[in-house]
Formats: sequence, structure tokens, C-alpha cells
Amino acid sequence: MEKLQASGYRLTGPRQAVVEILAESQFTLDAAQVFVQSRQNYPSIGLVTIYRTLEKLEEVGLILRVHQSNGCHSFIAAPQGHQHLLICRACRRAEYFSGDNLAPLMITIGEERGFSIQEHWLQLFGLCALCQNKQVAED
Amino acid sequence: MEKLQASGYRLTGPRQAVVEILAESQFTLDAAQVFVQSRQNYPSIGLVTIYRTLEKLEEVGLILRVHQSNGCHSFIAAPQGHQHLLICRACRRAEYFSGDNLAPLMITIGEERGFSIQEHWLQLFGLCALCQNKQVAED
DNA sequence: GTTATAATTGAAAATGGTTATCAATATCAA
DNA sequence: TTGATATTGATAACCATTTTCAATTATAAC
Repeated sequence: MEKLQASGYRLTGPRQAVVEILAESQFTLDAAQVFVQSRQNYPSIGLVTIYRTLEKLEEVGLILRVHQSNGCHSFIAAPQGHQHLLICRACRRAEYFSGDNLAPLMITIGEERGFSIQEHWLQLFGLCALCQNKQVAED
Repeated sequence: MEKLQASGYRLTGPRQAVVEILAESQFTLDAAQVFVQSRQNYPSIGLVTIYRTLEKLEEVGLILRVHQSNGCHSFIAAPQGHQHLLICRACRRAEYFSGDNLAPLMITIGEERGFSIQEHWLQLFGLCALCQNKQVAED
């Protein structure tokens, strides 16, 4: 919330509710899920406010937008530094990891192809320990 | 087209038009772009047919769905084997590359976190040689 | 503490990409 | 050639997300 305020945004009940939900969640959440959960802390919150708050939280760098194969977006609290996501396809539990050694490859590829590479995007998909003995879903 | 037929689908003019567009494109194309371009070969084609054909081509493995940050999907002819995409943010030119050495990391991460990792997803973004001296767009 | 101002909110309506419906048409096997 | 069935295109429906707008609220100035 401090970071939101530092960016010139006002501190409001609805925003606090959304921040709390995302800060505590171990799962990626889409707008509808954030809406349902935020209502428990702030019953009068509207879905539109969810979208607007998510947009601002992303802008400020507090949350990340996670792309799903159905074209919808989920969100999750942003990590410290540069990390990537490991996501369970069944329950959408998400954990960060680091240690990919992609910098040399990016340099090589960039030189070979004449691209100036700005960013890389890596995500792992699988089943978490809890879901491995259960049914499967999709991205 | 042979692969389409081998999968039990009929060979039709609209499908041929879509396949040709994607087979020849150096860029990722979204449904609307495929629609416009396919019309040049097959003027009566409808947008709905574009969506249906893209769905089948993806199912058969002839094209890949590329996720964009705006939530829309683009498509591109599938590569040989396991490769990843390097995409120009300005013109959406796309090239495949291989050589990421992620297998060891995936094993390590999977063991550490108790995940059974099924898939990894890597994409590079930047500016192609032709666009480096021009304006920038987004994913 | 009050007040003024501008940001924020929620409801309803609009938007835009994608999907379902359905009658007409075209493909392919017999 | 014919018949069964997949495919097509137009229209309408769908659904996540945005826009609009009047009412409310947080914050800064008093």
C-alpha cells in the first residue's frame, strides 16, 4: 500500500482488499477470482474496481500479469528481482524460481539473427505435489 | 494440406487459403490479419471460418498459438521439433531458435519443488534488424 | 476539524474478440 | 452420380474487459 501511495494513488478500502488477497495467495488469480475473494473483506466492491485496481498494481510493479492459454489473464504478487514462474496446471499454484542461465544464449541468438533482444519470458508448467494424484486441467 | 486430410478433415478452398497465408508468413498473424490476407486468395471466406480453421490447424499441429500481452492470440507455422520463438515487438517478425539448455534446470526445479514438470515455455522479445531504427510497439 | 477539489467508486451500458446456431453448400466415399 | 456428412457464411450470442457517468470519498489546503 505504501508503494501505491508513493506512486500518487489514494489509499482506499477496495484497493486494500485487492492487495491483501493477492499478497496472501499462493495461486494465480484471475479478475473474477479476485472479485469473489475481495468481497469477503469488502462486500460492496465492484468488478470494475477489481479491473482498475489490478491495472494500477501492475503499473506500479506490485503484481505480474500471467497469460493463460485461453487468452484470459491471471495475476500474482510480483517477485523480488528477476524470476520465473512454475505453475501447476491443475490448481494454478505458482512458485517463483531463478537460475536459468539464458543470458549467453540470448546474446548468441541476438547476434546471429540481428535482433536486439530486450526481454525473455520463461514459464514452467506441471503438476504440484498436491495435485499429482488428482485429475488434470489445462493452462 | 496432406496432414489435414490425413487427420480426417476435408480439403476445401477456404482451408487452403488459410494454410497458404500462414505457410508463407514471416510474421505472427492474428485471426483478423489472416482474415484480410486470406480474402485475397478466397474473397468469400468468412471470419468465422478463419477461427475454425485456425483451431483445426493448431489441433493437427501445423500451427502454433502465440500469446500476446493484450490477451489476443496470433498464429504461426509450427517449427520442426522443439524450438522457441524470437519475436520482433515492432513488426512481429518471428524466427525460431533452439539451443536452450533448460532440461537440467527443469529437473532440478521439479525435484526441489515437488512438481512434475510437463512443459516449458520460452520466448524472446526484441527488435529485428529492420525495425531497430524505427519506432517501438508492444508484445 | 472543515472544506474544496480531484480521484475513486459502482452500476449500467458499450466494446471487441471469439464462439454457437442454423440453413445452405460442398466434399468425398460408395 | 448420388447420398451422407462435413463445411461454410451470416447472424446472433457470449463473455471478459472497458467506457461512461453521477455519486462518493481521500487528501491537501485552509
